[in-house]
Amino acid sequence: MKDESDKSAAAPLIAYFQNMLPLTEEEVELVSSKFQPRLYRKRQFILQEGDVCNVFNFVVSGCLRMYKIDESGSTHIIQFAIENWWISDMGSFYSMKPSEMCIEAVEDTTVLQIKHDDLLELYKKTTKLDRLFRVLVEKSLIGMQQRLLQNLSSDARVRYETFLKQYSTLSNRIPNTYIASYLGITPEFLSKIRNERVTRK
Amino acid sequence: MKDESDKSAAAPLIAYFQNMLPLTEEEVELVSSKFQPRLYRKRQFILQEGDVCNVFNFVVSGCLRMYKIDESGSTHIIQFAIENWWISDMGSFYSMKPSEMCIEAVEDTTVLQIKHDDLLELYKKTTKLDRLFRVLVEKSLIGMQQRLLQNLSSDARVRYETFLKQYSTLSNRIPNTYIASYLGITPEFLSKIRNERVTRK
DNA sequence: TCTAGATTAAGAGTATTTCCTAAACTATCT
DNA sequence: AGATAGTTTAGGAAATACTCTTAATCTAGA
Repeated sequence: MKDESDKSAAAPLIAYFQNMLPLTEEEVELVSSKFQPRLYRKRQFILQEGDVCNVFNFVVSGCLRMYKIDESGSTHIIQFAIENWWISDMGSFYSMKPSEMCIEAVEDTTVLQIKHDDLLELYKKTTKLDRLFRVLVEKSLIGMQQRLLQNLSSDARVRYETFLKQYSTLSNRIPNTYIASYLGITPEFLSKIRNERVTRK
Repeated sequence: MKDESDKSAAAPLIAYFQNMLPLTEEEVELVSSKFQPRLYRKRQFILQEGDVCNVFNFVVSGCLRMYKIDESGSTHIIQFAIENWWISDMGSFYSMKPSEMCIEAVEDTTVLQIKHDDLLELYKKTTKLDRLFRVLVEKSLIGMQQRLLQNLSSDARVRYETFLKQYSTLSNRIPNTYIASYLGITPEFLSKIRNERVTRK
């Protein structure tokens, strides 16, 4: 009974994987058994600064943000994760050292989580998982590189435009303070940019 | 004869892999046969803007830089690659679309290259390669995330200090103009920062 | 309904950084 | 060895991109 509900809970993840690479019946079983569904309410923490990030998260629905608070107290959002995105502090996850980051629910969010050791076990049991994770980490890396390039070469106005295009579904779901923190500017300045945009048109 | 010289050329790469994950005799053979050594002279291009990045590069010795030239003509260095680092425009490599980036030799540099199709073949033949590449892409991603965080939260002075720590071997091997471009500032401003550092001590 | 947080606004201020010019130095090429 | 091109340092003026502060309005949660 419990087994079956778990399996159906993992359906979005299985669909996501099948779309990349067909899985056998056993692999579906295996993956379904290791990923645990979990609901986080808005503002709940998936990871808190100082803790080891010992799970890898796949977002089924909702939205998470990963950020760091610097010495002067301002927060910097590194990544949002919405439906079908992965999020975790990989540095902490693989080194098993305490994280400097927080991961927090922006909305009520359902994730499928796998523990560090269980993931290693999966890697051992079926190398298909190595491939799947290779591909998805590659995708993350490509995205991260794009973002870095943006930050190096564009001012806040351009970065905001890009954000709106890239996260069109997200931009009216989350507070502007978060967007400001993602772009690396103050909320007040973002407000000015937004005002400019409106009056220009 | 040719075979044997190739095999020994791939030795640094094999050592690198063995250090992550033991390889069988056949796997060593296989990998050695697919990676081609190549020497680039200082200022030669490994990848030019507009071309598809169809090789993955492992740096045996020397130094490469990957950068983009923006609309206003300024260059932004995304990554340096020295001994035992990987470099390629993964976006272009996997999508087979023309790259917006350049990869160029900063010094005379020896690389071991694998062509796109050969890498896919390796992935097919031995899933150990999936794992090896998963791990090395993970490392790249962690590094990239660190860098992004730096750029979001620190000014040029701090970024320069971090660069010096992180790339201590590199900082006196390459022109300061490159470092400036990596940090996202003008060479003149970098010179000012350097001057400040000296007089402060 | 109350309270806290989010958004907009507006003006002053500042720091970081660029731009320009120029001179000194260094490496490269013939 | 000498010429040439690129690199580094320097200094001052200037711009811009952004922050800080205050405050009023609006919004959403308890």
